[in-house]
Amino acid sequence: MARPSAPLLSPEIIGDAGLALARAGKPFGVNAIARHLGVRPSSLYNHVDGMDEIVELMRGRLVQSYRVHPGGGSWDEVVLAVLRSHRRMYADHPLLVPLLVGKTITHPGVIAAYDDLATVLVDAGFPESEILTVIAVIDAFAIGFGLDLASPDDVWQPSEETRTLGRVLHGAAGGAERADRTFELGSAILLDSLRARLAAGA
Amino acid sequence: MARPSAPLLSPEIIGDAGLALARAGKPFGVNAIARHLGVRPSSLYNHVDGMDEIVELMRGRLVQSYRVHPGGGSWDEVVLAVLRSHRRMYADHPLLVPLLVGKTITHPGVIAAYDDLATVLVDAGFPESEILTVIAVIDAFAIGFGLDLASPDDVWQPSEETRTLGRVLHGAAGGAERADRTFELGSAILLDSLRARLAAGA
DNA sequence: ACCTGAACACCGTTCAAGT
DNA sequence: ACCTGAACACCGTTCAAGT
Repeated sequence: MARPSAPLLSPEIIGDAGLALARAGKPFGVNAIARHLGVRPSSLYNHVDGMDEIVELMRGRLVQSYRVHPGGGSWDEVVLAVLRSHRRMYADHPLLVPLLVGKTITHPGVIAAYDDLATVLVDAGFPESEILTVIAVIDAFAIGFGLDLASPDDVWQPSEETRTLGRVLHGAAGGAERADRTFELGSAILLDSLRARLAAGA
Repeated sequence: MARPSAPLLSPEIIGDAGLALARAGKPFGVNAIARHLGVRPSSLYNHVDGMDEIVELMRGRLVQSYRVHPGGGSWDEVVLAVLRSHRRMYADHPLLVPLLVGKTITHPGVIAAYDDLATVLVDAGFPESEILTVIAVIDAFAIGFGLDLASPDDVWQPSEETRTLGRVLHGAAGGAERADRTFELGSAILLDSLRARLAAGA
């Protein structure tokens, strides 16, 4: 069984396997992907240059599936939809965050998604000199709240006496409920401020 | 040279070595730390339970060195100082972010730092039921802006024609300058909103 | 063209041996 | 008590061998 009549692998299959493993919180390295696909690690190198390219493939598949298509909604509806979707994306794949954040974005699909957002903001009336800053703020929010959602149910576990933290922890909502409240507050803050900025500049 | 007259290692030495490597962007695993300290990997296990405990040690040393001590300043000055300091911390150690975020915080020094912040917010008049949410928002901001600062100079590199993104990228500030502007806008948004919330609730 | 198997340099961890 | 060396199961990657 040196060469199968039909190929067992492809870049898409490899990228999707890595993504499925990452989503399940499992290791998603070359060996793990090969095991998952019932194939030898060295087989992957017939389709892919190495782990770096696998990460690139995963990024492409990921952004495609979380992409927001602005469909005639108002600019603030689009921004909120992007915030929600990207927050979910980062929360579902927290282990990928450092890999995604540390690299220059060249993937055409990812560029197109950001181009959509930039276009919506310019059309809304934001000055061109501020677009990149606003987009970076939106990204920063989504990452921060995504990682917050992915964090453990009990973020703090004091072992000694505290002045305030222990008291406010007692009986407070934890887990997804607390994280959702945090996101609602944070996104309301961001959108209010952007609306005020737009009104002041117009 | 089986046993030296004075120990070569300690948890502090090991944690600091890991932190120094992480700050330099180098691998900071057991083997790398041992190499850096001129010792065999197995030697570390006389002082430390494994990689997990080393990460805990790194977290403790890290938060200690970036800790903000509220010294009689107003609550919003303290929040801004925490934002700045934590943003710098995450930006200086982006590879540590997933390790720090994914785990329940038990380290007494870290708990004490959050207790300080919680006390300042309660004293300022924020309702106790909102304290955790506000702290989580502050954390989310710091992480997002820290990773933004750590990201490459050119975040986007379009290879094909774009409607808007390419135009606003052209001649825009990049790197630390853009990241600093993003942070100034984001932190101003957050503080304005918190002040408004406080005024409305009082 | 595409999968395999052996090989290499790595990684984290365990444990008996030495002082 | 504390460092070493050998050993183990892992990891990513290369490459000749097979069809």
